[in-house]
Amino acid sequence: MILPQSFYQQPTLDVAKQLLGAELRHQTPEGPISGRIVETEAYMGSLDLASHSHRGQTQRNAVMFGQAGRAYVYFTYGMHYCFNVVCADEGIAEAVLIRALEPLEGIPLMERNRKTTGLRNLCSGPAKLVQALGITKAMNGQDITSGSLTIHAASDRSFEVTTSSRVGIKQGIEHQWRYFIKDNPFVSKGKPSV
DNA sequence: GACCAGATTGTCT
DNA sequence: GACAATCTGGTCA
Repeated sequence: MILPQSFYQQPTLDVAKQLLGAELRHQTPEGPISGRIVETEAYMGSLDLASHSHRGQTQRNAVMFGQAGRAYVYFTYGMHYCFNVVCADEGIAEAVLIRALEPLEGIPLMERNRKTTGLRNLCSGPAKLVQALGITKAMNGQDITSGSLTIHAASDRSFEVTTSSRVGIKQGIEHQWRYFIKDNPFVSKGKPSV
């Protein structure tokens, strides 16, 4: 079942938690590529110093201020893209960063996109999974409740969720807004900020 | 396995 | 003009 827009209108921290175990799927011309979400981070709009949106709306982060259930794809570090899911209603810039996946389908396509073959190395990081699934900045603002890029409800919820502070940020490090599946080998190696 | 530097460009001050 | 929600490949152990 594709997660409906109402799923993303729940409180953002709940969405981040509940996305664990769900399946992110990209229907490409070459075939489906999908993975199970094993790590997420919440970004809480104007209240959150680590969020792109804390200083208000700009051209870059405009999608975060829009409707829940859209994709926010941004470019960073001169060479990487990251994929987020927009939460909350229009005017409230909250989103969940997808940080890691466990590869399920289309693994040969992932290996080609990533130009590497280690299963453990295909999707264990936000920029890695974007590359593996073939997500591009053209998908910024795309609706993820229909179309080629969708998220499907978890079929298995028998895992423990762990939290930590977020990775790769210098502000807002006091919040424990990173969620990941305990003992899952596909979680990123990123070191929490605290 | 842990730690470190370099890559590389869009975006905001 | 500085820096970024990162990754990779190097060195050293």
